[in-house]
Amino acid sequence: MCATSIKREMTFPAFQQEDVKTDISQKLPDQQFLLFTTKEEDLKTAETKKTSRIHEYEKENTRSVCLLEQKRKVVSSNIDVPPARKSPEELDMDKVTAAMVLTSLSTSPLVRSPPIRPNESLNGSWKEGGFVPSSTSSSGYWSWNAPSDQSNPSTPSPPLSADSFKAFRTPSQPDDGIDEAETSNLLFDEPIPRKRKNSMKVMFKCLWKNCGKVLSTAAGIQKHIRTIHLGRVGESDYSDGEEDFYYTEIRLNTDSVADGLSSLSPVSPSLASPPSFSTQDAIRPETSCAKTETKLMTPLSRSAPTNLYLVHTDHAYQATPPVNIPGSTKFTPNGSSFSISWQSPPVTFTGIPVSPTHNRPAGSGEQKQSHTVLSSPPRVAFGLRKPRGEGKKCRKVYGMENRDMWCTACRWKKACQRFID
DNA sequence: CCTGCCGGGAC
DNA sequence: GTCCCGGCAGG
Repeated sequence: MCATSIKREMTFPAFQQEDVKTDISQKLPDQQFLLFTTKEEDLKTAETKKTSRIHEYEKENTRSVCLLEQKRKVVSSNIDVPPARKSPEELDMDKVTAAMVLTSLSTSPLVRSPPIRPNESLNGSWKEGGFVPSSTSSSGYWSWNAPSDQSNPSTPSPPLSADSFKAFRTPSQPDDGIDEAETSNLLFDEPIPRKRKNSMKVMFKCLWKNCGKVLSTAAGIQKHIRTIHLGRVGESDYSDGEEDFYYTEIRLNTDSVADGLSSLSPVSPSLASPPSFSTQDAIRPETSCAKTETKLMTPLSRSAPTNLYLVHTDHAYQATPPVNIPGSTKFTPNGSSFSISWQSPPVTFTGIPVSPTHNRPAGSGEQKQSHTVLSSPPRVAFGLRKPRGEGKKCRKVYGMENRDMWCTACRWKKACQRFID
């Protein structure tokens, strides 16, 4: 036993001289013991073996470091930390952090406010949301934010940012993300987010008097008007655009479609297509006719409901005489603006008088039908104050002193019946 | 201002 | 329906 211990003491320094780590030497007690009991040539062999074991261990250690390094890389790709600055002691912490990030991302997909802009992110790590660490795809959780979809990673400055949208908004608008996107769509003619589009349904309502038919397609309503109201049965395919004036586009919120359909009035406040004569919808651009109407609107028409019939000026004065209208007419002093009582509430028509024909017998006058006319089917006929007779009348002929010789009309200050022009 | 006549009120 | 008149517009 003594000899053995001596030889052992002699052997250990030899290992230390080879600059082998202590823990390695401690790992080989059996081999060392074996070395004591072998011959000198065996000792050499054993030493070679040990060296190879050491190399093997070092290799294994290196591999383990490599594994750790790889894990760290994966983690750093998710949490965006410069790899070079990480010390090995922080690797475990990174793993924990990465796990937390991944858990957070997988449970809450709607991350709306990343602290950095897409083009500022490092290697796109954040933008990719950690799901596809090395991908260059531009699809990430940004897709929930409509305007941000526009931003192309390759573009230094996206053409439209959320801030640029807000610049166009009025202060009264609610700060709602959905409305913001919709506003941008209105302003820039972009597709409306599907989510909102589905909630609005566009219908087309016939404005023909006492009709109010609602169809889902413009072609359908046009055909309806052509065939039913305009009597163009044989030319149902042909459209000269006149039907456009007899229907309007209405937008229905599908959340309340039932209510909207059941309570549709001849002109809904939600009318949405020119030429519409609703003056309530100030958002929509108006046609020139509508502008004129609004501009010259009298208090009467302003207070009237929206069931209006807009008549173009060059049409209103070339129709049947007012005496044939089954309603009452009221002419204003200047004769260029008058209201009419029909089945609908009073409406004000404005325009510049043209050559009047209302003094002719009913039906003899030409009834020019303008395409810019909006009227109810019973062709409203209007008269204009007839031109004063050129010839002499009773008053002029007989004089004021012979008033009893006048014709009755003249005595009554009506149109002379004796000396008719 | 004169004249023609519309709209409307009174009866 | 008859009678009358205020008031507008053209000349």
